[in-house]
Amino acid sequence: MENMKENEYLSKLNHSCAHLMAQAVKHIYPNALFWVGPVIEEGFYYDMDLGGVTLTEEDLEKISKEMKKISKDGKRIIREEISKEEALEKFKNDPYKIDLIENFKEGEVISCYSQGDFTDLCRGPHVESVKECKHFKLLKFSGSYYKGDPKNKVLQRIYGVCLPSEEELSQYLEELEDRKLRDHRKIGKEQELFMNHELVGAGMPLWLPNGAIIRKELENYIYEKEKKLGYLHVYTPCVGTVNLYKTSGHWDHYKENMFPKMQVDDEEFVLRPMNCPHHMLVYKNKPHSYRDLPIRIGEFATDFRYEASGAVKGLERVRCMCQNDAHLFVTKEQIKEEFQKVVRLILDVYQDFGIKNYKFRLSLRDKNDKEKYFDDDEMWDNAENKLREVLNDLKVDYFEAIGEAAFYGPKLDVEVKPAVGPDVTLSTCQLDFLLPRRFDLTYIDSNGEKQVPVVLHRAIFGTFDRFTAFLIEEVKGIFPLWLSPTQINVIPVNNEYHLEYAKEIFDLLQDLGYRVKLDSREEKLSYKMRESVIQKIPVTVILGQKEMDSSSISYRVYGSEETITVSKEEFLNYLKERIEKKN
RNA sequence: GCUGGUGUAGUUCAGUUGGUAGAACGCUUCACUUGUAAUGAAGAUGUCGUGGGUCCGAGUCCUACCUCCAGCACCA
Repeated sequence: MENMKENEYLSKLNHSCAHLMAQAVKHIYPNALFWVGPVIEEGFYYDMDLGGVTLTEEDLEKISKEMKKISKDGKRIIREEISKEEALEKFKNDPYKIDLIENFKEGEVISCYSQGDFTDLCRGPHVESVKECKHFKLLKFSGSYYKGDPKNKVLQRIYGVCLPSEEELSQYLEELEDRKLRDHRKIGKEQELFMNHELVGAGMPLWLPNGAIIRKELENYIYEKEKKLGYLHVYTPCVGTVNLYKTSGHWDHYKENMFPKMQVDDEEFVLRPMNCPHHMLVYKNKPHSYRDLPIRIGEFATDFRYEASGAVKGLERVRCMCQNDAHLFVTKEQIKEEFQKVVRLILDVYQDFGIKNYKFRLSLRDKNDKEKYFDDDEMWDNAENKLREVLNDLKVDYFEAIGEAAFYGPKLDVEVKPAVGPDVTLSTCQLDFLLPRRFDLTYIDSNGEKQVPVVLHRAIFGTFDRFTAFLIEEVKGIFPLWLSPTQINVIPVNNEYHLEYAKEIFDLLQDLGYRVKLDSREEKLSYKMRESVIQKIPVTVILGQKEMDSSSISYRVYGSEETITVSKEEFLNYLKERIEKKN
């Protein structure tokens, strides 16, 4: 999908269209004031103060119509440069513009762009004339906080997109519609993967049998991977005392995002939002020698986070989730190697799943924000450099994000784009010098001295919930054979004559551990075939007289129109191979 | 949490100015006995999100709460 921000012309076009929209809004709401109207990946938006007016669908159409009119009129877009003083004078009745202008340094040149009766403060650049902004669509509208601060008033924001031709626009809009079709919430319902119920609560998904199969396969898969890498898996409780989180420091930094505490007798408990404190105690259960390190404690751990009601979304953002979590306890010298192994594991797993659209984000602290981040510049610089080194060594592409670190340390996050909505973090690996200190963790080094280990927090799938959500959208509901809830559908051509043979094959496959269905309903073959395809079952087996006589198997693979007839052995080999190749 | 929208059968959705609910698919039954994307006929669908209120009468109007949706903010 085209990224408007990365293409110079599209970027100019969309930004100019934002101005065009502002002009149209000004015509309809003469008192409207404008904040900012940037270009984004999907097009543009403009934040506006309409003096208490909240927009409706009809208003959008009205604005759209006015925009067409102005565009047709074809006024040229003219740039004008003025001084800060002139700008302050020109926009003296507009507090939003004053706010923007005051951020300019003294003597800096400020530019304005005019088109007909509309002038806006703007850095530019713009297209030549409003005539070029002809093929646009206003997509959606909503509120947004002035300057992104919830304490401020809510401005009206309209999103739109503009393209050079009507064909490109309609193709773009079609792509947007297509994305909605693979929304995991839609597919999850269609394929009965998960459900929600208001009696259980928002953000508390119930995994249905089909979804549970996928999750179990994911658990088995990553468990085997981790086992081979020397991880030790544990089970720990989903609750902890408030004191546990006071010890870890989470209570001060994270309380707002936890479910409220429960009073039981004289103790206060909370549902755990993360597993690090529990795993710290697992480490602390006995003394450790440097020879024992690294120690890798893994767990498929259920956590609870009180996510804002407006944030919950399908399986992607939930209040009850299961992390594919692990904590690696390492010496300072082992940081690099262990971090590297984690990054390799991430790459390995993504390859197995054929995931290609992701970005590595190196999340760093904001040096000026001493409140959000644990204050120890030396520790931070050291940690951040180590992570950067590994990424450079492995030659992976990444971008750096200031202010995205955890309060205890920098991290590497893997960001992916869902079908609908903003990017989310899938995998994460976080470096932590703080927690081991808070829990007073030690190991004995080769000189017999006590040392504090370093902890790497890491989650490859992130949570099973979010990973499944992503996977559903990635494969568009067409799962590879090894993950598919139903793997094989066996259809006898005629129940009267072929059901017995079909049952024999069904039993054979089920005994071998395949998830297989026998469709023995009294329906036409074409009817059953249709359902098999609609249900996206990877392999459909058709058994009739021909197959019975030659003791063979005919099958059709999802996505193909072709029927292949082979011996039983060949068929079993085919299945085995596909499972091994994970396709 | 904020701004706005939304909620009707298992699913997708109709339901005019208030007069106790409809379609399609699915489901059930019967007939048909079938070789690769829909055989035909008949039948049953339901506390119209929940609680209050207005009214002779509420799916429809008012109100509170909840779910879900789009953004915003949040995301250790």
